[in-house]
Amino acid sequence: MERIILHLDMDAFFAAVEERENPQFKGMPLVVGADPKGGRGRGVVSTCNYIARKYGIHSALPISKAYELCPEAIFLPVNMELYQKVSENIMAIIKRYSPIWETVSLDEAYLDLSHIFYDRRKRSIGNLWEEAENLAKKLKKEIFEKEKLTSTVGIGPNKLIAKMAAEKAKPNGLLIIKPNQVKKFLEPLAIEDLPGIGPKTAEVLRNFGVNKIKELKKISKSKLKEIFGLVGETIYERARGVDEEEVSSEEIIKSIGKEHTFEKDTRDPEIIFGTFEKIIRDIWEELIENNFSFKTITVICRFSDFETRTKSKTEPRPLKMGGAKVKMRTKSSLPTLKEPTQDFKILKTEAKKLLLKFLIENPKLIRLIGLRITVC
DNA sequence: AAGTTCTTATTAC
DNA sequence: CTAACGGTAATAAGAACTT
Repeated sequence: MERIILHLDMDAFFAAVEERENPQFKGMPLVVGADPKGGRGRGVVSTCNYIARKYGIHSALPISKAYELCPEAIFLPVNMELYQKVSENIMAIIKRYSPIWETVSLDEAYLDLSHIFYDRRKRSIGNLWEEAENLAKKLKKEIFEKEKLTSTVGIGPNKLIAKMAAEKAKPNGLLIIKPNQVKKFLEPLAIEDLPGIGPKTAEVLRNFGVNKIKELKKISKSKLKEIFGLVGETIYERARGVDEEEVSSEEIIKSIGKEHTFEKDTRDPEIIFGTFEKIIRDIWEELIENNFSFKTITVICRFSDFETRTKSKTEPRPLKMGGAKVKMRTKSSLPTLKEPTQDFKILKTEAKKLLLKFLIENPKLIRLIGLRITVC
């Protein structure tokens, strides 16, 4: 059945919330992210307002570069609790517009509107899209009146098109792409505009003379599969505006991780293990809060030259019960076989063992350490 | 040969 | 000098390993 999907994207969300809370910054370039520390900061830009963007600043830009581009900008730290609260308010609003919703991040959400007009469906399909447009205007208006924040909405026959429409309409925009407009909408766009095509994939495609989605469509599915594997098949479908992903609020957490970049690269064991133990405790707390168990521990280490490596260890799983009978195992018979566990001691000792290996086998200064566990 | 584990690469917000 | 480059999570692929 044909669907009508809406994508909501808050405009420059973190920066917009800060502007709202600090009206004295209105009209000035505003950057939310790491502390620039006079140009020596190690972090990146989280979000910036549109004035800052005129200087070439954007999300994920190293904060040192942002400072260089516009030292007179207002630099604010990330106040995640605040944005989280505002996000909850917004999500509470949007959920009332459809029982089928999906939160993507603090500032993005999808709604499936298909069924809304289904019950009282009157005449033509075209009418349904008009009603979707009215709903979007109402939604934007309600968010603005209640939260004083502007947003952009994209509407399309699936999540892919809805998202791309919003991307093209921002800021404070509304763009509706009906099924018969999908082809015209997509073909002139750059390949990077297609979700799933990042810098690396784009570079490979450019080497094939492909720059626009229209050109991408000339490459066969089997060729894309040959070059990019499974991703290639997805790209083939997406280039044609095909996307069957459901809007669904179910989320299954598969891993929990924490990373920390040091102020300065270091080999000081006090600093390294002190930081690491805090990471271990934080992760374990989150594990217990969610009543998860873990089965794989992965330690991440980034060296001063940015080389990033991982080491992981999986707790061996219990012997599989095959078709034939398996002898009952007694605990004492498998001292080395462990099941997924919540045990803090195991997490701590195994994680530290892995980290120690990095220290032993590599003399370079360390920039970042991290820990991730896959949960079940 | 099949299933697991380990590691790296890529993407996205 | 020459790049600068956070934190969190998912997914895919291939090599290495175990059974």
